[in-house]
Amino acid sequence: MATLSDVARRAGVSPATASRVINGSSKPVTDELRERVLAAVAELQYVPNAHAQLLARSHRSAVGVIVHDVSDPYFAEITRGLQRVATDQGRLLMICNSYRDPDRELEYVELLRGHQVAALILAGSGYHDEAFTRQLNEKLAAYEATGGRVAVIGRHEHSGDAVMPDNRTGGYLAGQELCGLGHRAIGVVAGPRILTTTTDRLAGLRQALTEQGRELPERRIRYAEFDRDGGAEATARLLDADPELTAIVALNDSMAIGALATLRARGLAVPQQISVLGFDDMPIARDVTPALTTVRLPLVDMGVRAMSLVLGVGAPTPRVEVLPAELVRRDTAGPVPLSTRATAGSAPRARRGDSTS
Amino acid sequence: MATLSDVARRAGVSPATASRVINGSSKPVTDELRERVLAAVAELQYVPNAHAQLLARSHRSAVGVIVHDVSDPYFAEITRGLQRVATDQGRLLMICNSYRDPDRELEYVELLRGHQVAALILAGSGYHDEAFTRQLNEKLAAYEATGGRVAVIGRHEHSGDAVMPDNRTGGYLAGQELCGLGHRAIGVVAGPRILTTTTDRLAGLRQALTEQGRELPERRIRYAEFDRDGGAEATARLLDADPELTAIVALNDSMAIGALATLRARGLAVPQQISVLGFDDMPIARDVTPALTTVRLPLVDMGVRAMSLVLGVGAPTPRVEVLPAELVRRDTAGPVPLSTRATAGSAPRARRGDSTS
DNA sequence: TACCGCAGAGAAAGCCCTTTCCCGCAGGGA
DNA sequence: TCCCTGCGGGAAAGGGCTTTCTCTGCGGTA
Repeated sequence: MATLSDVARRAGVSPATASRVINGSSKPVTDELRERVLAAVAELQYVPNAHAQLLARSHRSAVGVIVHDVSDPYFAEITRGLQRVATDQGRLLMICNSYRDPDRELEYVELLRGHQVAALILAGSGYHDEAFTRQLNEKLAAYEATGGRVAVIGRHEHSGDAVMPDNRTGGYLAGQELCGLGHRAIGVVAGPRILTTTTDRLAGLRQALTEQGRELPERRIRYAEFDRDGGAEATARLLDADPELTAIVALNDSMAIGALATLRARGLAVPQQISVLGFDDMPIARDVTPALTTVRLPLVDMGVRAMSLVLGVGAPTPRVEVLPAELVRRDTAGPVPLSTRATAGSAPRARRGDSTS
Repeated sequence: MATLSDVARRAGVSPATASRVINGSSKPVTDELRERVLAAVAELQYVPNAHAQLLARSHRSAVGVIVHDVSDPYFAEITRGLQRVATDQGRLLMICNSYRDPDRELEYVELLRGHQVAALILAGSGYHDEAFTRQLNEKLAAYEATGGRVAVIGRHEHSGDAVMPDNRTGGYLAGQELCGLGHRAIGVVAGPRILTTTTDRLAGLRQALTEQGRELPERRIRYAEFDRDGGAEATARLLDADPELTAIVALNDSMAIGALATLRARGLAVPQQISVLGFDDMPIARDVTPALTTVRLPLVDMGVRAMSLVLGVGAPTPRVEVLPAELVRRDTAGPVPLSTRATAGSAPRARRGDSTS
């Protein structure tokens, strides 16, 4: 690999001059030398060693991002927002997938710190886990103590800058909608219990139902992975235990899609026999059939805000921005059926082998 | 930020010893010193500067990946495969989104080279663009000349290791299926003309039709962006020009989903009135309604192969692995309707405002 | 003519690690 | 007793770059 001194030697100048030409330093260099250097760069296909540069330069530029999984649409949208701002400011993003493994999350904080990122953004639900939270906060504090900036998206346990989707109100809106449609027997397909996102959304939902004199007993909640298969499976369990259900709230859209698959496999018509509500409003939500009624979160905007916080001029006080949730009515939620679906679910009629796999 | 010498000083040892403890060097260190060093590390919250490490160590470990967009399911799946192998081998992945901008692709090759990656993987279609291809190959050659390994996924213009999905056969299978179902008036919703993936798939499709004495005139092909909205829009144009169509082949699943949205908005029943075929078999394909009949590509496996090639022992001859495409029959492709759909499409009946937006 | 100032180039000091090389010391064999 | 060996530790040399500091030589001023 050609080095700067190779270039300098070939151009017949000192490494200092070569460096100045290559970086467009403010220090003037005569045109003749400049051209000789550029020629040498081209001939040698020289590319500066980024690590050496970052070591020699004092200022840090890259930004680290830790998400559950970039390919999960929820995080893909957030990342899109992050990218937009970062690119505008000429920042490189280092994106890490934690796959919701707390240990990996901790490791990535270290890794990114080691890579000298200027800021760190953690996106995705927090955990109901004292020990982990404390550990994480210690690590983040240590990082902040050395001048690093931190922002979190969707988790409340951090004391610094934060962007918070209003999960609780979102859950409340979902509950209100279903109550308005006359539903009483409402099941919930929930994400992992340990995630604060799950409990926040659940809390809002429960509040809405309680206010309407309805209940949300634990037996009508099933916890599973926050993805399509988790939703499909939880829905099946829910239906098996309680065939009287007239509505299902899935705590994110992926789970809702799984729920739809299970319902389809069992021959239950949505929304005629049973209503389904999602959460997040991922792009695919409008393209499933029936199109998903869901609670929209401004995902891209959440990313934009978080990155702006972190790259903005250092605010003295940590800022928390709460972004509103909003109900999007599409086709999966309808009025409660008039007749009791007494026999529904008792004769599952699989339409396709792979629908619920 | 604490440095290694800070740690060493605090532990009362030399930086060399501290380094050995921290990296688990093979050189033995007495337990007493080891503990002193570890204590100092903990107290100072020391994290080694990754750039300094990479500069000091000779061997390169990270692998660079350039894809169109990780959040596009096609690339998300490939990336999953890449990750799997990389993680097994303790390699860090640097993933860059080119958003199908050739210039950005070139820039990222430089960037990753500058970051001293041990290997480079380019995933995603090549371009019908001589100048760009030459430039790219020059850059890659320069990189390979310095010991870097390169593999491409799904593009044939590179001379080194490659993993190739059999796009042409995939197109052929799609054509065969539709011919078998009796279709003659077949429209194609294609990706950008400039992509080799588009032309390869199209070539296979055309071959199948030709063998069956059918035709695929240019007027039945619409080129658009390789995404949902592109598919929706191209389908609309296709239908406007030729309402007699009994089948539509979308050249990837995202476009197929857009096509379904347009057909739904126009009140055309799939597959009773018109059949739809997708390509790729992204995870969502089975969850749309009707479930998408499509050509499956072993996306995850493509990633696994590519990473294995690049991390495997340096083979003397460049290897090209062709991975087979396979037809997956679901619910969007049916026999050609018996009656001519003379009036269909003339009375579009929008079901929802946002279906085609 | 002597001196000053400045433009433009190079020398060299880091940036933070890893790793080779070397040194001192203790123990074992002759 | 002396020498050799081997172990544990430190000194120091990079690794490739940026940047400050220094130096040279020129034009301009007194």
